Amino acid sequence: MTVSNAFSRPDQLSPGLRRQILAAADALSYAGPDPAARALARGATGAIGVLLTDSLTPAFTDEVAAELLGAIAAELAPTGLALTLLTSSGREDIIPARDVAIDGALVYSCETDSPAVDWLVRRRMPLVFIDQEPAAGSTCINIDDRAAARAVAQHVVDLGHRRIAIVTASLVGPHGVLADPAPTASSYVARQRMCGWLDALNPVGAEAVMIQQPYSEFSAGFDSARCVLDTEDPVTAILCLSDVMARGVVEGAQSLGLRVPNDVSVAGFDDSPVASRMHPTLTTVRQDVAAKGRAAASALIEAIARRRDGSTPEGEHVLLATETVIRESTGPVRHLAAGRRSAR
Amino acid sequence: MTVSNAFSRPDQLSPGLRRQILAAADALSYAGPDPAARALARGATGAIGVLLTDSLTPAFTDEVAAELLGAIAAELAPTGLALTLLTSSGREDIIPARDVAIDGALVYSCETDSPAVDWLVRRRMPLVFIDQEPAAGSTCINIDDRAAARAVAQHVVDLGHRRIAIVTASLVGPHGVLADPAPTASSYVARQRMCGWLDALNPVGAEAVMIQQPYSEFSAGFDSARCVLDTEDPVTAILCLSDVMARGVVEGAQSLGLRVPNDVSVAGFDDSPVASRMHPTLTTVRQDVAAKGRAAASALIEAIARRRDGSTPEGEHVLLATETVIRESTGPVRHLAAGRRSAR
DNA sequence: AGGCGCTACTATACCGGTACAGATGACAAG
DNA sequence: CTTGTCATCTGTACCGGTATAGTAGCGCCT
Repeated sequence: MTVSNAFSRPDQLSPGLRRQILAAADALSYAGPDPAARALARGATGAIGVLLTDSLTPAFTDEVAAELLGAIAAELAPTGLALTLLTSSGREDIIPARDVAIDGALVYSCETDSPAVDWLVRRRMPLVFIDQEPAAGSTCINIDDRAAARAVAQHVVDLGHRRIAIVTASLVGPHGVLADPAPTASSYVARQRMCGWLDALNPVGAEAVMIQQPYSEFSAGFDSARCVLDTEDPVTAILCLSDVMARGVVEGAQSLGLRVPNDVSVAGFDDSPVASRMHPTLTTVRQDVAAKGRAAASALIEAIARRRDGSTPEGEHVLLATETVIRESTGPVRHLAAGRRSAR
Repeated sequence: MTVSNAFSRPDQLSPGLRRQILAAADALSYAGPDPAARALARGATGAIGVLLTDSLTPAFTDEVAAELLGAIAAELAPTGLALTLLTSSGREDIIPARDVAIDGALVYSCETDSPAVDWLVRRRMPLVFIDQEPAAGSTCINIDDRAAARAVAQHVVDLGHRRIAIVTASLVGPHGVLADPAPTASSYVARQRMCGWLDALNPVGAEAVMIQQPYSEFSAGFDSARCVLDTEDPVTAILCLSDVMARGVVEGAQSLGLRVPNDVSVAGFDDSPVASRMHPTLTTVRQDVAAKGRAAASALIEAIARRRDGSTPEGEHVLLATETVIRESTGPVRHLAAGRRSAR
């Protein structure tokens, strides 16, 4: 016990004895308390988890996810908590969400019914959900995806567009052009945004061409654009689930010899760095991803602290602000000049 | 014990009893073995650490680091090991490298004498060093930074350049233009590359203007370029520690009204995505960062397995291949036209 | 002198599992 | 009927710490 105190609670013994113990430890090359044993005895591990549904690679590749994780890490730094990346994939017999010791977890943009989420819930650990369907009793950090999508779609509608493609992504479910534009995406955020876009299109009777891709990536946008633009009856505007898909759409359109926004307007979502880097600059919905990360991290830290004091684990639903950012990629609808269909 | 077996070793009991136990556990809402207790009893945690010296944010922001981490994560996925991000910063009393339970760790691009590294070493856990000074007995994954730097510098020398700036980065040590071009950077990689560049410049008597910045980032390159180009006697080529700094250098030069490579040649390092994305495309040194990550991860996995069997922890030094990639940003030296100094 | 409060140190009882050896019982072989 | 073997199940002893409630020693006040 005195050794334990020497390492973990210096105020509990005299400096002399402490020095003596530390010296002896050094001589025996004892590296200090074993973290696993300490975690068991104290009931705290010093690490919090982040659950990301599929492979971890997109967490680093995708600019939006990277910014979120960076902000979380920054918020965590002063607390000394480490960040453990959990995946739901992997083997049957090893499920990080069930088997790794953590004090709490952030759940980011997972399928709602993911087994990994179930495990975390079953473990009754403090959780904060980011971009997930808000459930009663749990702490959730979201933006008003539906209203934000409605606003950017309204901007496009106001420019006169009446035949509009919507490019979304969902790991499961049908892919390609959807016959029925009902929102069926597997992620809550994607469903909400689809609802929002339709909220603006439906009242004016604008036609929605819904394309669903498995992943939200450049090539998905590129292919989608070629699919809805290289026809007898092309759309005049395209709304995208993400900026990176929007960039794909823009380049796909350009590859057909079309100009953005003269021939087709394009809007993205998130206002990631790529939105202002590309040419033309992208009309999109700005959300403060870093603030979202900070809010989630601090909510989790607080929940863990509350858990320690044994207070009530009251859930809170936070909705962060968004803003429609109008840049160069959207413009007024232009009726087709005769013969333009020579493209491609 | 039987309960433990029911959860962890199904082959040790009859399916009937197992079902019964699992049902009872469910009724009592028992979520399965406590990971902390299991870690203590088994001596394995199911997580491995990655030590990144400073704040975690650059790990996500920097494209090279992100690619490395992504590759590590991908290599780890099939093993079911989680990835815990460790920082050396934080508080005095909580040091993740000492306090978080992990089975082994990767050390990436840290200051050699970082206390966090010391803690990991003291804990005698399996370690793999990436881009660190190779030490006997430890496993290290590196590229031949010195030879690679020499090669790209030789390319620039062969183009006729004789007055060349070197833009490097080091958290500690003097910043700005260094009077003495001796390599003093705090990171092993930076020191090696500086040696390599000088290896090519010195034999032909080329003059090196060494600029050291605290961080390897865009603005560092931008400022450095303006510093060595906006003078009576500008350099004709600039070698950079990283591609992102090189991009800063290019834009810094352009902001002075100079053209790359006509007025000044620029070379980077790493061949990160930005190198081929920028205009002009960047001459640089290609290294396969993903392969480096995979090699490190698999070496660590193997080391952990060996540790379990009690075999010898033999260290191995891996050197991965590099290749000089010549693109648009370097060109033959051009002697100044009279009156060009009107720039800026 | 006795009681009190304080600091410095220590004994005990867990934390929640797992490894391993042992116990039990059924069934086949001798 | 005894003995051996095997599949199941269980008892015991850790894993390496920490919280908590002590105990000892000592100066101080009445």
